[in-house]
Amino acid sequence: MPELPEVETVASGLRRTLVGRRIVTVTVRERRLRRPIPHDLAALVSGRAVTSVSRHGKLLRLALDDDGLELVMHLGMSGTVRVQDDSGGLRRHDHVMMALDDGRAVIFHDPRRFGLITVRAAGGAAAEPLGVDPVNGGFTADLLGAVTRGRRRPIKNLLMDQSLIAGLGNIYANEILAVAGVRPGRASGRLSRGQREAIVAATRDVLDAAIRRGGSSISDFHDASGRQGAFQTRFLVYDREGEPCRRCETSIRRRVLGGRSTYYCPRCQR
DNA sequence: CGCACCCCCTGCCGGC
DNA sequence: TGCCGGCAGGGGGTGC
Repeated sequence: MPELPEVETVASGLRRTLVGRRIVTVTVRERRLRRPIPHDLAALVSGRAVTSVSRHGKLLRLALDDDGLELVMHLGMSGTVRVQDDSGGLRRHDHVMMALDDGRAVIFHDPRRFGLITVRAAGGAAAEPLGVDPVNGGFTADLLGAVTRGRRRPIKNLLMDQSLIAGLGNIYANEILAVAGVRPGRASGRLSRGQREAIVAATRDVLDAAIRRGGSSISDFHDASGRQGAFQTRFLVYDREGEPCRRCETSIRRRVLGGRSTYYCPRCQR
């Protein structure tokens, strides 16, 4: 579910409700996520105030007090975060509950447990190096030229490589290439300059449009207030195998690339 | 270097 | 109905 636009949507909601609030208690009900939640997380976070909420790629970061500590969250495939008015009413797969000083509570929910919650020194060593964030700037045709030069891997796989560009997942990589008119299987190093420029422009346009609509809700993604996104109704190709291309009516094709379902219009994308 | 293939885990959907 | 396989927005590890 959560790619950059969805994480940005969650971050905006958390920013409004959380900045300036103090986290009073942290309850960990299930620590077996992608990596186990550290045993000292509750002790480190309890009693601290959230001073800012930021996002890099698909990572959510809550800065705590001003002493250089931050809470890091990743929503994995099925993670959601919600804010509710009290600290009761916990449901199945609600793994962490943070009670706030205004009586409300922030809840991390993740059925598949591919998500991540940890605490670390702010700006400190990330577990893995993250590439440029395509919304916060830095994703340019020059950069794309530099990271694709001499590479044979399919452009879609490269766009989804978090160590190069942080935040694109399977939905948006497919959609961006559809808007840019580029075949997902195209060898990265063989793109024309015009195609690289089209991909960079499409990335900005698709992500901006998705963020404006609160992301895409497949299954049950929602923002911190429980509202669903609306971008899924505008997909050009994702999950549209056999349906007509919205531009030329040609049947959308599906193939597997890097183990992930890949959709494209064989006529509009070259 | 970059792929295929395996794993992690739950839920849902379609076919039988 | 139920059971089973396949698939799903994530990432990581292995071996070729």
